[in-house]
Amino acid sequence: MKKTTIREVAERAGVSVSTVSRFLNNRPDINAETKERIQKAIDELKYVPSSIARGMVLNKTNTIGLILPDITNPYFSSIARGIQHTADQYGYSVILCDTESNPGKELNSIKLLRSKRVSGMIAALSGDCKDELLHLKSENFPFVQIDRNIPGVEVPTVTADNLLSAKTAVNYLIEAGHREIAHLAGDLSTKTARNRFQGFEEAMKESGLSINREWVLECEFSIASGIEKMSCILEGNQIPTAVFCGNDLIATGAYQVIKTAGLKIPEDISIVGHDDIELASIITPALTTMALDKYSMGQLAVEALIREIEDGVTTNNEIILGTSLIIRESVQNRYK
Amino acid sequence: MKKTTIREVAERAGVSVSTVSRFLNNRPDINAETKERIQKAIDELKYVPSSIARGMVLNKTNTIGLILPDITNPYFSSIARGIQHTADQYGYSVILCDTESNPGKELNSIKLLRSKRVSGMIAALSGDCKDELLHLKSENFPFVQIDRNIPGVEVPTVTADNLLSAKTAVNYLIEAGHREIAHLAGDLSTKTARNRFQGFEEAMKESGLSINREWVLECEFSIASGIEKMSCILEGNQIPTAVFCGNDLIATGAYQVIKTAGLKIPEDISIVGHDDIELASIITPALTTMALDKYSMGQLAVEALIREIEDGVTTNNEIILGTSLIIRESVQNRYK
DNA sequence: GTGAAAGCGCTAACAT
DNA sequence: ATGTTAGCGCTTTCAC
Repeated sequence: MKKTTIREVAERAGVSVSTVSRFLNNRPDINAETKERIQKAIDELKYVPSSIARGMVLNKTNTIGLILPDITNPYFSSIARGIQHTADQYGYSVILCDTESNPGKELNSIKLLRSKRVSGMIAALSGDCKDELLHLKSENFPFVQIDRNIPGVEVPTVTADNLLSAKTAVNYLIEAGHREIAHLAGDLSTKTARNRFQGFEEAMKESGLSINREWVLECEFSIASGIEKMSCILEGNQIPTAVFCGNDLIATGAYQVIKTAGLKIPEDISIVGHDDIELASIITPALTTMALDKYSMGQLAVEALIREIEDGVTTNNEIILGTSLIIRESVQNRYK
Repeated sequence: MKKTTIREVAERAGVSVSTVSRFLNNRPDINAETKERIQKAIDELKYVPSSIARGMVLNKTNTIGLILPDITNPYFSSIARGIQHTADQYGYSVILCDTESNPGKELNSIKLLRSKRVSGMIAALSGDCKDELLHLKSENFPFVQIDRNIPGVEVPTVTADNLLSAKTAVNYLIEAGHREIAHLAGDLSTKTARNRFQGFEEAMKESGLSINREWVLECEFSIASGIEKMSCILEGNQIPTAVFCGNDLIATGAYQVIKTAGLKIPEDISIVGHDDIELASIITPALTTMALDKYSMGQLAVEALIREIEDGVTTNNEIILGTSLIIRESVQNRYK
């Protein structure tokens, strides 16, 4: 497993390492036939330059660290794909850290990535890594947050316009004649979930509707959690006519228990989700939800990060993606 | 963004770099108070050792390269999660390459990962990278294939027992009284799809059933492709009573067109999938499928790879995971 | 157009 | 118990 080095190439080609180096970085001033000899040596030796040795001297690794709570969550895997492809286009590779939303793992990941000397990081953090982020910021370490942002840390952020998006969703329900609306919120330790919750509250308030506190439950962003909390709602003595879910996974969980309870969607209960993951159009009835371009979120994050890296200055730009209401079959119009 | 080096730590602590290095690698022979001084310097400087400089001299990066066709495919994201977690436990990080099944990108990824001097690679390849793999093998480069294997390349492989699994699935259909069975095969450039197809054929043959060639269609492993090919089947003049799908995504696509056509599952057409992704239990009716422990596949792959890396010899162990039939609601027993 | 030498941040003998 | 030195594979002055 011994790797060929630039030195062996140089010897075989009968030139010095610096000439080979020049060749590798296609500098102009090399004799044509020297070039050929070097190329020949490279081919014969199947030489692949070590980008880590290169990074060592250039002090850049062209690697970006990606910290995600759960790569199996389709929302994040779509973002990851956008990130990987975009990074690739710009000549960067990505190291993936999956933290299971565990704050300890998040901190470890940050440390790990620093030791790997990544050029920058993109993260969706759950725990309170504020001190750590502040420190990175103070070092001018390129960092961008995605999906959620930790308040008080001024680094670029790519998020959805969650407040407006949630309002749009809830208003749609209200316009369809719903008054008794529940909210299965996401993990409220995330800004994303808090914003969506706030959008729910504002929409209700602005329409003069009262919020039944027993119908506002916090979930994790998962199917299992949606199942658990929707069950709580169905066990209550009153049942809402509609529920706005913190994301499509939660909505999917809600579907399960509603169906199991012998209730019909949307006749008995209407549901609106958020994110428009592939699942949304597949479950029955197809889920009405707020679409969010996850791939773009990843792409924009990489582009923002690379700007930080290459400009050498850190900013605190906020990129906010719009969402759009996708009307499918899970909401009943009560006026009809 | 200038990083603190071991040298600055040494100066601040008033010792030599080698002492700091010893401290970092917790060698036993250091004076207790020297230790304290070093720790203090490290804390004050917020020093994080460069694992790339370290890797440079030790000639090991503790990084593994992961090459996958599509991280948004839940099958692969589950595998990726198993890989990431296991690698993490063993002190390795993972660089992710998403190739979109594009052979060119696969080759590029291999080259990239070599230049990054990863300790080893885990890959699910689509194209014909045989020459490349043979070369890696000749260099004793640690490599393990997952999900599918390229014939003729003797590297460790972690796959499912796809042939047996497919036979089990098809036999289940046959025992339920089905005779006219279609197969929506996966991408036949993969060994996985070929084995499942072969399992289908064998099961049919062993039961003395004939295969209608118009009912054997090749798909990509995606919902969209399942939609397309299932449509072809429904457009034929005869319709099968059951279809065995190459994976759950294809099955999900089939669901869509069957429902759209006004047909009922399983009354009109029974469906069996493969892999048991989360989706399988969520679609209506819940999909009967062959369960495969994807997380374990990732875990086993990492463990096999680390064995290669640490033993310094490459083997060609084949790890074959069993599958199990999960009976849900998508198959009708025609005898009842 | 090409080579020699220094140095990126670290570890590992070899000294003391 | 600690310091000195060489060197990992590369790029980059600075010579010639």
